[in-house]
Amino acid sequence: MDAQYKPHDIENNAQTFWTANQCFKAIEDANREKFYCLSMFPYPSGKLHMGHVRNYTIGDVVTRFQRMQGRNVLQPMGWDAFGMPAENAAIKNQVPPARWTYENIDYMRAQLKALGFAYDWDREFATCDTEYYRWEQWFFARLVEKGLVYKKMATVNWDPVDQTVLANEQVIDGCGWRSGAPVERKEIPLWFLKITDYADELLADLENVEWPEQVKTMQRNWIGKSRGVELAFDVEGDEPLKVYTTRPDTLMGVTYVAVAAGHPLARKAAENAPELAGFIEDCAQGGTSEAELATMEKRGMATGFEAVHPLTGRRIPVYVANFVLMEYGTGAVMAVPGHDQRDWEFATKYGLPIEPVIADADGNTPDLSEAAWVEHGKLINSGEFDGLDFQAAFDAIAARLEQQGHGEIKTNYRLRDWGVARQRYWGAPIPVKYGPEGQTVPLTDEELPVALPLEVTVDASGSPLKKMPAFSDLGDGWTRETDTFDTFMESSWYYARFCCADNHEAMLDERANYWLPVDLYIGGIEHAILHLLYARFFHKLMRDFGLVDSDEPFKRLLTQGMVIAETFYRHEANGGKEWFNPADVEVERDEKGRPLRAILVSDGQPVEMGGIEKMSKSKNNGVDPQSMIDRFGADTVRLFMMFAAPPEQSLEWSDSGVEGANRFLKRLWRLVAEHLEAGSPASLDVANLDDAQRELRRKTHETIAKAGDDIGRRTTFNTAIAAVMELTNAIGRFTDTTPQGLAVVREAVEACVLLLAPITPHACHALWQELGHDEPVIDAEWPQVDESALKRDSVEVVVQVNGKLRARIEVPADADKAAIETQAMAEDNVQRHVDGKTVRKVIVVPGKLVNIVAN
RNA sequence: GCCGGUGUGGCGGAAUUGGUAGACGCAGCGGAUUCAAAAUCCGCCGCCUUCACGGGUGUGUCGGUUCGAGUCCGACCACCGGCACCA
Repeated sequence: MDAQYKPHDIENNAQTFWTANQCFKAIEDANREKFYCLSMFPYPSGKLHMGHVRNYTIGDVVTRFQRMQGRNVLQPMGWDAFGMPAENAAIKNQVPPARWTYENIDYMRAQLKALGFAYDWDREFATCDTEYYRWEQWFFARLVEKGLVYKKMATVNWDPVDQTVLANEQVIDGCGWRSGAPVERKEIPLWFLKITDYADELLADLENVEWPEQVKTMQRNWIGKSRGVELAFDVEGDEPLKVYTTRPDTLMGVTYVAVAAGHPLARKAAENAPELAGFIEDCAQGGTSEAELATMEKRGMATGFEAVHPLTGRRIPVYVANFVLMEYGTGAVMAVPGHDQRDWEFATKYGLPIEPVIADADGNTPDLSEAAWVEHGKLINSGEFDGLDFQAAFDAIAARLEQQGHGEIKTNYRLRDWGVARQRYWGAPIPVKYGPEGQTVPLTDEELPVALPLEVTVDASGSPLKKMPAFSDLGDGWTRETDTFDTFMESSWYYARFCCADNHEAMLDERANYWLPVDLYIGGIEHAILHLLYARFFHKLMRDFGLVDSDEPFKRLLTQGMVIAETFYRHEANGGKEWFNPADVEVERDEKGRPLRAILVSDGQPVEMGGIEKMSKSKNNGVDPQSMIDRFGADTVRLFMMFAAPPEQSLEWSDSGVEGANRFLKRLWRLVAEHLEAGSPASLDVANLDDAQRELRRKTHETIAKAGDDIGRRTTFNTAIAAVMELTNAIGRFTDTTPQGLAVVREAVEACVLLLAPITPHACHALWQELGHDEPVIDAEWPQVDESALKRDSVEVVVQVNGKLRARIEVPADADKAAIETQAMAEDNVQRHVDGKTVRKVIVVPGKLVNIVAN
């Protein structure tokens, strides 16, 4: 064989073979155990970034591993193709979003192919294909029929200059990103899906998925099920004011109530109060994100109305507050400044009374001079409820309110219904029409699909669809909805469509039930809540329409970390920073390898090191996967990505790390070449090996066991690779070229090739052939562990004195505790450390360690 | 602000169930090979101390549990992800 590793020839050959033989075409087969491995599909932004390469390499490794385990595997790929970047590119370059998107897809598809991923390309689609989103429109009409869709007013970010709705991302420091004008909160009618109808099931079914605990916790908290009391404060001259609280035990400490600026009571109060009207107008300033609302300055103003405390009859003021929002709960809150920190700060600011009604377990009244006391405790200053603990007070006060007709126990959710309407062009049209008498009618099956017109002019001022009568005007006074779907709609069911992407008669067919649920879903941790929750919800909707028969879409979930890299910059005259790509910078180091300073190669002048950050355009620290593939080949890039960190952690890009991965592949290649040069191995005679042969064989089988466990169960690909590296190092040190020695090496070398085959498939494809196998390595079986090869005659045991390591001893593998202890005590260095002390205790962990406790 | 996570040599990381801290790789240093360089191969490599054997110390900080803590508990610090119209 060619002693030189030539990645580009090798990769071309392997890829040509796979394509010509349709190796990765997935065919349903009820007699075989299936494995559906899916990576989150990419947004076609232009070219692949390292995050994609990492995500898809992980998926490919698992897919190829499962195939070697004998499973019938499906690994599809497609494009999450609707979204804002296409519109932004259209504004910038006057390219229609469709053309921009499909050109990007073509480029990125070629990149994925160059990386050798084992996709069934026959199932590929883009969500902007009419053939895809038509089924989403069809399904939406079914949801309307079932009453799971409704329209209501909702708050959006409004750019008063561009006269357009802004995404949260487009609001920078409270201003529109193009106009720079202060953003306002505006209410417009929008379409919603009733995800809250499924809140309980979405919460309960988290128990039935094999997901990281942290992701399940985040989803639980997001759904936010709470048990509380909904109660009403009577208001003189107006409707009773409804509020919800999880702390009815603090009810006697309510000293005011607060309503949203948009609350009817606030509007009424403002009618003859210009100052209050001005304040309410001010409350519309700023964006809608929860982070912004939570961190903004809390402000309020009295309405002049008074509410009546339902139990004491006491009159308390009603305030308008900017942090209370109309669409969360009832748009009003009761305030207990003694036992809620936000209420405390508000009361302190506006001079409202702060009254303690909860004492600690010993009955001590809390000090409320610096902060609220928010723990549960015993009630005080609460009349007949004094002395009750949280639970008793909750029950007693809830019962009293109920008895008086002023309230009832209620389960609440933090989860809000899903607003799916966007005032944008590049999305799936919402299939609804409006009649001359104000009718709202979902489109019939015959009227579907509503195809998005592709020839458009996009500018920054609102949705182009609104300005296209050919699209929106249906004649006779009928108009079409011009809002499009949230792109989370498309990504909520694509995994199911992959099962039967060629079906033009139905959204899904019986093949979906063969493949689903997805056995392993892989993607960024940033999707832990929204995408994954919406997809779970959509799956349950499809189940309730009989389209799928499983309860959950993704059985197992792997959340990968980000790809990060060093940043370099120089200060600019205008106070900004100019960022330089790591490829153009050289780092100088001291004699210990510590970085001293960085130099821009082009001008030889120093640049600042800005720390390690997520690869991004803004910091110019992205490393182009393509240039790495061109230089080293796909296998090197794949190997580095899998070796540099476990998949859930962030991965720091390192050029020299990539070179190291490349070096390893060259070494592996040479190892096989030299082995084949060395002569013909005998057939392996396991019963007659010498010590060195037995040792290498043990290492081989230890490595097989570890790599299989690491890849299959733990998904720690980095440690699997490290184990194979250890094995190749051991093979390199093994110099026995007798026929029996070569037989042991042959077994070890073949193990290396098989264990690496999922990670570096091209090189292993070629090496497997060189080793004389006719079947391709993708169809080879994962090697079996020979348990008898793992046996040891003796083991090393460490000896500690008072927990400190003092000696190592070699003991027979079957030695009992007493024998181990005797041998440990006999060690010189052990004797030295117990000398003059009394041995109090000896702990023996067989096969591991001895700890002698002496003082 | 709220929810979730992370923190180990010069660097990426390993230590899977409370039992040898630093596997594997990168960088660095020393050597071999070479006319020379690249490539390759061999050796060293947490910190302090010692000629050496060895000793001390060390997993963000402070404290606790334990024969034994990177791992468990409490408090704190720093950084990262998400917060419903980025995908």
